[in-house]
Amino acid sequence: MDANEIRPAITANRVPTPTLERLATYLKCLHDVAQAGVTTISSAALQEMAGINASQFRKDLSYFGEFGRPGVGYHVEDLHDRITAILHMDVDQRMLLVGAGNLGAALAGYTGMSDERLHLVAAFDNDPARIGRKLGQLDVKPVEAITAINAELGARIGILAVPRSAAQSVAVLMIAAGVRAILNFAPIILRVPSHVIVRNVCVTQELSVLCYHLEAMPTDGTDPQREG
Amino acid sequence: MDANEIRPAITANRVPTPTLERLATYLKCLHDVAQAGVTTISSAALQEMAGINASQFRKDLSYFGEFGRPGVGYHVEDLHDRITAILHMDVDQRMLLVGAGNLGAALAGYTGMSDERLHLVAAFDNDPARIGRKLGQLDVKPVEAITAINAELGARIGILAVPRSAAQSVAVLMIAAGVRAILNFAPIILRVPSHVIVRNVCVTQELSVLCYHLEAMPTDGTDPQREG
DNA sequence: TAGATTGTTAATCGATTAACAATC
DNA sequence: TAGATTGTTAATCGATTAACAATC
Repeated sequence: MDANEIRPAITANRVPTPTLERLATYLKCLHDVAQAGVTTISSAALQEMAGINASQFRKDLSYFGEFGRPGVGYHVEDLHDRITAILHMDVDQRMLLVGAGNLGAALAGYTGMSDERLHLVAAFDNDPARIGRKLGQLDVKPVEAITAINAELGARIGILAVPRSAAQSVAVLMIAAGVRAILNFAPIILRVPSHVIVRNVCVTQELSVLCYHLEAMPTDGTDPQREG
Repeated sequence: MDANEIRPAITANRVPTPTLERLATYLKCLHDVAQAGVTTISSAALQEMAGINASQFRKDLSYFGEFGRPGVGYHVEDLHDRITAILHMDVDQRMLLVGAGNLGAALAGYTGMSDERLHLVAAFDNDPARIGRKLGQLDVKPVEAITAINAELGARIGILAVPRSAAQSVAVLMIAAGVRAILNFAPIILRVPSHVIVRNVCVTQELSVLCYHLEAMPTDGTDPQREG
């Protein structure tokens, strides 16, 4: 079981997790294609663009209904909007951030979020030196206040950007405050109740996979010191 | 095909990508367990800890050799070191960073990296306002200088932390400079030659999967406003 | 209409898990 | 030795891909 895998009991309609992950990739593609002024795209053209098998694309969509017209293809903008709706990214989503360090600042400054109707509505830290500072528009609050503050805000998504040593205890606080979905940047396996969903982002993991493949790769003739 | 999937032609010995990804998870577990003073662990105990099936753990390891002793289990520290070596995280790995914004600063400040023998050896940007500034220990250099600078450094790993609009062209520069593995934070599907490996980190994708499951989740009786 | 392309079923492929002989 | 636990094979499960009738 992958650390990012959602257990069957939680998912309602059994849409495979890889399918859900690919939906975001399709959005990226459709965005690019739309910017290039294209209004209609076939699954074959998308395969060419995104490197994702045309059958897989159609199969992925089939979990959610019908989206294209035989002989024609998919209306780019329409499909974009419908996938956005499937992911519930068409409605405002409030998020809490705990950890106002470098990573927290980067996340707070990430414009992609407001584009996508994802709104950071509060930021917390337990370091007195950081409490009271501004993180983007937000005042950094003490993490002890999270329950009281989220009673007002009602955010159900929490972003965990604290050091590994604090991650588990902060997760407990988040959940007590009403958070039901956690995006975890700490390199630790969080223990959470079954009604809470966790996704992990682990830079070190990504880099280790790259390192593995790098060494496994055949050293081709090209001298990496020179321009290829 | 997942955007993070490595095509069969590239991988040498056909270790499944999910297996490689789990190796980093095992390292996290072993780290935690070692800190708790435990010296030996069984696959069953690890299943309990990490929520990863004991058979899967043993199977994953079997791609690389024998690591445990029947009737006893695995020596925590030894296994940690051997997995580290498998991932080539036991040797120094040099990395270039392009994009000295908030995210770049967060990555440069990420201590996990030096712990893991991953060394950021140069940072670049194309914004004159950022060039010349310090990012941690590093001076931010103009991205045009990447080939000349990496001729000295010989880094093969590149971290791409620039806006989507610049990502593809910067990837081309990185590859020309000798980069063979890219960690991409931009929400775009990079087109790279087959000898270059890409892994994508997409915060919006992670959040969209969380949003999907959040809405799909049965609204349990508990009032999220109160402490659970 | 003929050509193109969908949505979906069936076939393939690969990953996960269970079972168990080997072994400490 | 008896009990525990590995490494590995076989069975299961699920995801990917190919094929094709339906349809624009």
